[in-house]
Amino acid sequence: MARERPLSPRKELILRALVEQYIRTAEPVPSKDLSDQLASVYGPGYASATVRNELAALEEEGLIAQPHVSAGRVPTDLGYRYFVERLMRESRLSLDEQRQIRHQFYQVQHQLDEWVRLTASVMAQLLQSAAIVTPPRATQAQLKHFELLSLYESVALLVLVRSDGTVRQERLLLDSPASQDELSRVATRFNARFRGATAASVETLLDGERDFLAPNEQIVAESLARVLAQLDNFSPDAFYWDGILQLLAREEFAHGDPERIRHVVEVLERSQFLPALAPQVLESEGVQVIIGSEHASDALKDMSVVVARYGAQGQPGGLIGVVGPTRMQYSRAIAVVRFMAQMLDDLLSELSPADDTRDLGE
Amino acid sequence: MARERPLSPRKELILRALVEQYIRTAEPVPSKDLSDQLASVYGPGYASATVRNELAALEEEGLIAQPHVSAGRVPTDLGYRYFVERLMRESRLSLDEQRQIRHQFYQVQHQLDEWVRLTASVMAQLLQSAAIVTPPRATQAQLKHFELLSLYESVALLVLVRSDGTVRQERLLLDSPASQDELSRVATRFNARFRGATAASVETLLDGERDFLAPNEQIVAESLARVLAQLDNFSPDAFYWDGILQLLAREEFAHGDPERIRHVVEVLERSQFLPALAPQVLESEGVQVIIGSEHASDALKDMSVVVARYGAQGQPGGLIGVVGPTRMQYSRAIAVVRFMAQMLDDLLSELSPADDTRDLGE
DNA sequence: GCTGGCACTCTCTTGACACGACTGCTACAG
DNA sequence: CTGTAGCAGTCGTGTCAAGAGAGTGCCAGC
Repeated sequence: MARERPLSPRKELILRALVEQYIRTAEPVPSKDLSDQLASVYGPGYASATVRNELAALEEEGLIAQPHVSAGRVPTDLGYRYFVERLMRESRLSLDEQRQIRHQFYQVQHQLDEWVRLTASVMAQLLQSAAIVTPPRATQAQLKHFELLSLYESVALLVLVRSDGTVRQERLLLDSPASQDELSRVATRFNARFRGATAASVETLLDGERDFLAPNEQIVAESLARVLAQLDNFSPDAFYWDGILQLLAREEFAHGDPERIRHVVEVLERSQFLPALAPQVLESEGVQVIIGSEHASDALKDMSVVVARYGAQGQPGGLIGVVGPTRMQYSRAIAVVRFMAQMLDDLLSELSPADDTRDLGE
Repeated sequence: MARERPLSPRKELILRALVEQYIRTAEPVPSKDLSDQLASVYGPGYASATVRNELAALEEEGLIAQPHVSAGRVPTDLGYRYFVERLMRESRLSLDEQRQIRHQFYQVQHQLDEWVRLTASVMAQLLQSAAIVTPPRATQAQLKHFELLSLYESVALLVLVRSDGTVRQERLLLDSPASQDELSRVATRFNARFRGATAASVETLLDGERDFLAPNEQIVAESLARVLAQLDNFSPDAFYWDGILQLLAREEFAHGDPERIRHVVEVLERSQFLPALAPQVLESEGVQVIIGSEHASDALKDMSVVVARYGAQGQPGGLIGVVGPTRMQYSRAIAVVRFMAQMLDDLLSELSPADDTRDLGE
């Protein structure tokens, strides 16, 4: 990403100090501040006039900008990018924070949806930003078991569990009224038949004998195939987000343009940007940072996203990420996202579906 | 509510014209506009000076106010209240709108959660306000059927259907690993045993024989009782809301204080006000309007809520409502809420659980 | 009791002005 | 050639006064 040749060491120090101060104060950084700060640490070579010369060069390179001529400098998206790639100092969650988080998760043991919800909430809290988390899902998994429950005369509920532990329910409109007992009989028979099946194999089996099935049975089988297929292609239609409030409380928005708020809420609510991100993030390891104008859509052009995949490769997994202003604490955000991804990894492995076959085999 | 003696007819006409214009324009209404408008319809007796005299009297009574001395008048919450109680002209959805809405619902036949979601979305759209809908729920209903699905070695999913068609699922952490077959056996036995039971009766039965149950069976039975009990007392923990975006797009917010936005989002997200409203609305028939400072909490002190119960008395039902600025189109909002409540009534009665006993009886 | 008209009050906008914040540049020193 | 000091210049911000506009309150007359 940072394709330019590296900057001189002094420019790097100046840029880092500038970005760090700007992230801290949200005010354009004057040369004097940088001079004071750097001179006191690194000795001479950082008089304000000198810093100004270097700043002019950095501005030339497009890494910083000034809002107007009598204002200090502000990082550009490119400047943030260089900072994130090369200058940022690693940060970690304090042991105290780690303990607190673990404690919260401890209280919702084995409740997968709660983990997801909690993850979003914790990230929003820690980073005062919006957070999005998709539930874990394997891209390929087999049918483990399903049940049919009678809701009304001609309406049934299909509840389906896959080998990776993902659950999905769907209402079915039956062709003709069916009692719970009838439904149970169908479920028992189909469970035996389709155990371990994928969407494709249900389809295949179905094709061969569609004509021999009762209308209600056809509806059940088709729904099975459809739900399995839906689960197979990773489209994060389900996700949790949290932290709109935290985001709005930040000074960027507190005094800014309400129009901007609308944009952000809109993007988050529709989560339009997740599908765009998914392939890129799912393939690569580690935490990804997308800064401002680097977004495909420019609805987020003044927001940055820090996002990672969780779940071991091949295993069910999902995305977690935070959305904040480009002026965010990248180092801390990355630390938090990394920690939470690891946390979910650990939790998921506790629920290891390694013993799937035992249930299925008997 | 409108406890003052009625106003003179002319004051009423003036107040109505004022409120209607203010709702339309969002600008303080000058006496001249009222004079022009009323004189052209009702002839003399509405010169601007006369209107000013009447306005002074209305202000005296606390029904209107002026932001500053050289500005027009604006309704107070009391003024809106009087308007809603006595002056408002009935409004209805056009046949075209009705048809469009029905069409949308037609496309999600028999998907109860979708109805709820769609209701919120439609109301938000029609009224450019936030909308909240709680799923239908009976305050008393019996267990119809439940299933247990094995998720992981020691984690099962309990899916429960009540006689009113409400569904609930919950994850159980088992005492010891159990296969799907074992779980199914437990489910079959308990279904026979607890069919038609309420939370209380499960408890009672359980108390008598707790010692004879296996640990996993105890967990299942206790969860059954707990979930049934949760469903019995109406706490709208589940609800859908929509229309934050529509609300933010209104001029009140587009140029206003971002702090206010925060407040509203916070209230909606937590839906703190629903529990407070629930008893009042559930008891009374028809559409209720709560205006600005009439709210118990003053987080909504410049918002109005139009809310109604849906579902026939005694039958499963819920709340639907819209939240908008006090300067909202009350007449239209009431029309929309009434129409949507009726819509849900009709939809629910299609799914009539009248034939419950048939399923249970065999 | 209604109405026309006038004086009054208050807000909002505009322009001028001074101030302060930083910078860019130049000239000089090491 | 590099770093530094200082100064002139630019631009945003805050203040103030003046003027325009809006709408009212009130009085006198019908």
